[in-house]
Amino acid sequence: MKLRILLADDHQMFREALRSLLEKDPRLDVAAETGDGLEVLRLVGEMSPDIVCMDINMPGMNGIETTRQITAAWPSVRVIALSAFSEPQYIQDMMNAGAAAYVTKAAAGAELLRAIDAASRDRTYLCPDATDAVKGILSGHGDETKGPARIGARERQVLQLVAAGFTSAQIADQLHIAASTVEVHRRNIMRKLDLHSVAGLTRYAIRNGLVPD
Amino acid sequence: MKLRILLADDHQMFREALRSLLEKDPRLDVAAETGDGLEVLRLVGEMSPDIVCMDINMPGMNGIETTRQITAAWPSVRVIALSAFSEPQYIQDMMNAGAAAYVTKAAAGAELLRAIDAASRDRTYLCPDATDAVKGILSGHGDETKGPARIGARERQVLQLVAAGFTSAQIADQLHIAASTVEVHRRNIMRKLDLHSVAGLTRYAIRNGLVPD
DNA sequence: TTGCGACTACCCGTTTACCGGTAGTGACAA
DNA sequence: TTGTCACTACCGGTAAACGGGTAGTCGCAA
Repeated sequence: MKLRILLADDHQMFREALRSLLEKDPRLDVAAETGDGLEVLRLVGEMSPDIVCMDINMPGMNGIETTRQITAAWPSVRVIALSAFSEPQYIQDMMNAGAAAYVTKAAAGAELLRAIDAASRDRTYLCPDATDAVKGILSGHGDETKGPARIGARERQVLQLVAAGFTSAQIADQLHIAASTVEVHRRNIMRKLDLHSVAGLTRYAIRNGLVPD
Repeated sequence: MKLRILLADDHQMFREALRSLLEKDPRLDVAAETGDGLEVLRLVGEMSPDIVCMDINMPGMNGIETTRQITAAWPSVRVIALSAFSEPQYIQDMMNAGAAAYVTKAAAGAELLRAIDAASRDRTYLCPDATDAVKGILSGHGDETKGPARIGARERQVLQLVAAGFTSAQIADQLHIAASTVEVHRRNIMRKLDLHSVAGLTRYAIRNGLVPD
């Protein structure tokens, strides 16, 4: 019984190439591929793959939000994050979203096979690049998940508008609250996410699908 | 007589996958691969490949400069730009550097085969994404209103760092220029792109792949 | 040659972001 | 009931962004 794999990446050439690489392994079957986050959800519901190899950058819906929805709706599906980036924030976001493994594109193809093997056995796996990247985090503060769950509804609303490029005064106007209150929300968001600039907030918002990129 | 190909891309997994894809074609032989620009030059001199598939983002030396040096030193070697980006500026830079073809990673694998075929016959080739991207330039060269905003190399560098969350002072330090100069670049970028906030710059940078999202 | 544009650098000023406080309300759970 | 937390609002201060000006050097093209 082959493992049925769904490839999700916005680069068609990478999908085709990776399919060629994976299908050298007779245990694997690349059942489908797509470059759109929304289509990933449709395909997962349609064909119930065993494993989804998920990129973070995708049109329609980004890989983090897509992963969150897959693991919520189809808990038996294993998602392997396959990203060009090894920043701790992405790794953390992806694993919090329910991914079973994280492999960077800078890693060897063998790493992806290890991740697929681990995921198929209900185990988690991080490629060496990823483990190196999170080491600093783990040693620093061993606190709990600091995903989007800790962001309040109002804070999320403010974050959206900040990332959209509005000033505090403009946001206050749109939300019918005082500008000082907007800044409090912004500061609380920054404290919770350990970010310190509008650029960081914007990147976080885009990563988490709060604003269109 | 097989075409001997050198793969240059900073993602090992992509190189391995692409090698697997290309070697399905019996006319092609992936003779070597590397992820470092300087090593590309060494390998080209060492093994004289017929074709180099060249990414733009690489450590050591970026793909544009590497292409420039290859075509200057070994005019018989054909360089095919294989990039994630389809911005006219990159296409123009690569073709000016002497590339024989430009294919985006969003294109189909068949596009790369067409490019290899064209390059081996001393012809140039642009994949559909790339031709679409340059059309905007050609049609709108009566210019003004919303021209594709030609961002200079230094400005692009500053934009990357701004979007990464650095302050002007930090950027000045990294680029070894005055903070005031950094702010001039920032203002010029904002004027050219009609943006007015760090959030807008960050979103633009992410949209265009200048920084990881 | 002249002119243009990119890059460099500094001046000025205003606006906004950023980082500390304090404090009242309502909802909700221990 | 008490405690916690989100949301609301304000105060003050420093740092940075934002927008305008001037000006020198350099390479490149008309």
